Amino acid sequence: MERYNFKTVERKWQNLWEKNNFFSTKLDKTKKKFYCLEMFPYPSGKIHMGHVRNYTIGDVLSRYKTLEGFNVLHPMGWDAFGMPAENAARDNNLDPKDWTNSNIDTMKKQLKKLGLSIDWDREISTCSEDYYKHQQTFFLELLEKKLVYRKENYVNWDPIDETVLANEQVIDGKGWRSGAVVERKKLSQWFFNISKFSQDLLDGLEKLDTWPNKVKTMQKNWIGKSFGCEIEFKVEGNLPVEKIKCFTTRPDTLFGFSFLALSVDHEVSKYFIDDEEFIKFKEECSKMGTTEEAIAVGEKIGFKTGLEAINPLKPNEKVPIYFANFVLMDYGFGAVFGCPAHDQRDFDFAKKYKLDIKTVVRPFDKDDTFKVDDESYPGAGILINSEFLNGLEAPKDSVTKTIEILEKKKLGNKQINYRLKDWGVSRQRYWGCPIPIVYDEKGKIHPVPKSMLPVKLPENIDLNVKGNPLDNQKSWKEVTIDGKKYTRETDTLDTFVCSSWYYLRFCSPNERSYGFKKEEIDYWMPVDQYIGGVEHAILHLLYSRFFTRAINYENKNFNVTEPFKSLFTQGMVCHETYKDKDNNWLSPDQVEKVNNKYFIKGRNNEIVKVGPSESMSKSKKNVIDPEFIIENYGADSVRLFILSDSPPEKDVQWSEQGMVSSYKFIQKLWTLHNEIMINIKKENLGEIDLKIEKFTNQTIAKITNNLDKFNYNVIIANMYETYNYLANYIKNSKNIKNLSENYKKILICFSPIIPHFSSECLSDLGSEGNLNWPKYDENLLENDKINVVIQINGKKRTVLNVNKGIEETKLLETVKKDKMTSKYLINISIKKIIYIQDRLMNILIND
RNA sequence: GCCCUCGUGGUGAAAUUGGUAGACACAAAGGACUUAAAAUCCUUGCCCUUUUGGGAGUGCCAGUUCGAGUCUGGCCGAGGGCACCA
Repeated sequence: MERYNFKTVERKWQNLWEKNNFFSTKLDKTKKKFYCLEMFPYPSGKIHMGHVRNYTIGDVLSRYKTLEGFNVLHPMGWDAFGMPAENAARDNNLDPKDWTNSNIDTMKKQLKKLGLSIDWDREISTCSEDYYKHQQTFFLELLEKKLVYRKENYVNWDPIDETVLANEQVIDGKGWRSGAVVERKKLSQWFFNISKFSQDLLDGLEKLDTWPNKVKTMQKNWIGKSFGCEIEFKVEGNLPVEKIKCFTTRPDTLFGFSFLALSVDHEVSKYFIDDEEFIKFKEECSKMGTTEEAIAVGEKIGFKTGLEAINPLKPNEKVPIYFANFVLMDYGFGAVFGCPAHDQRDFDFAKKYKLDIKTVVRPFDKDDTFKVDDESYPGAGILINSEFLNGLEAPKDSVTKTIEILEKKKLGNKQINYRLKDWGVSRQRYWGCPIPIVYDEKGKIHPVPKSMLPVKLPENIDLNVKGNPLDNQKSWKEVTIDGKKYTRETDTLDTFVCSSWYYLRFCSPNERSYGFKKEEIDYWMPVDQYIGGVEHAILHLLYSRFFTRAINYENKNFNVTEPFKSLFTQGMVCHETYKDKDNNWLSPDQVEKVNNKYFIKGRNNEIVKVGPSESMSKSKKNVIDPEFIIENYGADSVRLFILSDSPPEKDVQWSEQGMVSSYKFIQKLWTLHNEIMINIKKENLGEIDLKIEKFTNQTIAKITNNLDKFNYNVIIANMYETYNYLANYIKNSKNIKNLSENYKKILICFSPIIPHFSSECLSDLGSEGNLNWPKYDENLLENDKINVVIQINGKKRTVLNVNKGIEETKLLETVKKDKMTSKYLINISIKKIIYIQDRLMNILIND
């Protein structure tokens, strides 16, 4: 017998699949569809283990669904615009397009070596003109629907990448990619009106019952709905300000009102633009907002305006108005009414500026003399010191009641606020989708006529300039349309726009006239299973949910609102980290393990410091190159290992030993296969064996159920169990007539995980091409003899192997005779017997 | 600070949803084969007992139940998300 040669076998089947267009899919209304999509990769150079895991999970599902008879759409593409290309191109004096396309070539070859069942005819790349042309059309359509607008406002400016970031891209006050401390800058920007859909996006979450709760909660918090009231405060003082609006969720604490705080950008600030003290104060605020320390310490500072606000419920009471650093301009109205007793921020502020702290809510277990002392009391309770509101339960009844009173007196209005802000999509970058807009001499906005799309990116551009290279490209920037001179918009679109509709494009990737074909969308959408990393829980998934709504807004283009019916978020691939004595990171192939100690290879016993296992990253050098692993162990072994050790939604530890054992398992399966084949050749001489029939049934049932539940790690255990059983079975049984039919079913069950190996073995059996997922017979799932646990007073005493469906009295007889249990049943009375048929008998006795 | 998720052997993990805890694998120790090593195979895995057996045991403490890893309450610990959102 020859050793299993994964290289020739895997190459053979990959070539066959490609030659026969095995995975190419067409619209077929006679068949039920299944759209399986994994998040498409950024073509950064080479694939990494995260990709291997993500795409293996998707491939297992796709292959399984195909065998089940679904018409499966399983496409792949490239999220090809973005900064790394621009940076790499600048540093190496290349064209971003060439850099990107050569990475795509490399990665595509690598993905093919994994044996993925992808329909490569549908491959798309977001940086191709054919793709971004349609994106520009969508942009103009959204502009017509007034879902896109231009506005000057403060933006998050990344000084290293010299670009604008969306709020979602700012993490702890730093740029998500560059890590630079983000600055505030005023710029004219394009926005998508995502906040218009706040409520709809929130409501939509309710229906996504197969999304992880974690992701739904994150989106819910991000949308941040809060119910409250807007209140208008009358203002007195020596400035021409008559009133100021605030938003509050706690209008019921109005009797505890002791100051009013404004954002430094509030319109009242215009009266202070020449005030040097104020300018200094404002500078201090902007500095504080950006350093991490300030956020942590969060010291509240204020600037007195000299104005006073009147409490609408107590017209004789006036309180001071401040500018304060903790008030945000872009939430509510940039103004907050301060109630120090029941809000910790207001409390800190009041302490610092020695303002009144008036207690208006007491906890349920305190009396009306309760006074707030060292910290605010934001909890529930009963209203006190609040005149006609006294005695109401706060906030349960008091909020709505107060709003009613304020509305009646025309002092305020019920209001709902969302934290979700509009999506700023302008980027001052070259390598992105150009925004199809031009400006006339007066600066007026004109859409580029749709017949002139796409607005193509210029080629041979100088990337070695500060800021936006497109802005420096005069020949491109200046354009004549219908004899009139215009200048082009030089901002490009955030790359998250590209990934907000790629799942639609996959349905009709070759449609030239529009981004998709309605007929195809109506058949394929929604994505039945979307698979990707949890890091996209908010940004990408929320933008995509917005985009399907935006395209369908006003004129319905297709019948789907939620793009992703089910979502699965897979965990990361981790590896131990290594450092030398000078704390330089070491990669795993620089390290060797001898007697449980780690040393640097080739250096005289220099000990390696072993750090915790973390997700693989180039910066920590704890990466394993998938290509190297595939070369050495084969695609099937890698697929097997990457699924075997942990449930797919959890992080998995990469282990060399684990990888080797998966490889050996395939070898063992091959040995077994050859032994089985010898048997099968003689099977006509034998008889039908029910044991193998039953075992096969149980195996099919287990694997099918585990596939449906994404318990892929358990499927691998099922495969090992199957091997252990069959290896033993084949040793002890000869010439079984029904061996080949059962073995074939088992191989089909293995095939989603290890497709090359299974195909090879199936072809030995004479089965090729149209295979179907085996069905199992419920009646054959259990054996005639069954193990029943016998407990005495709840303690397990023995396990009896008895006939299935045995009656209670009969079983009790056996128990009374059994050597392990009889001793407990002599000279006692049985109080009660609990009998669960075919599973357990619990005998309660008096001690 | 608020929200979410999770605590099972030396390790990764299973457990038909309330019914044999630790399937399956990794690592370790001992053994077989071998001149030797590698590879392969077998055994062991907490406590008491020579064995047959018996006991404890799913982060901790209580509760419900004939029966709890699974349900309820409280505590402890870990991971993740959000964070001046009024």
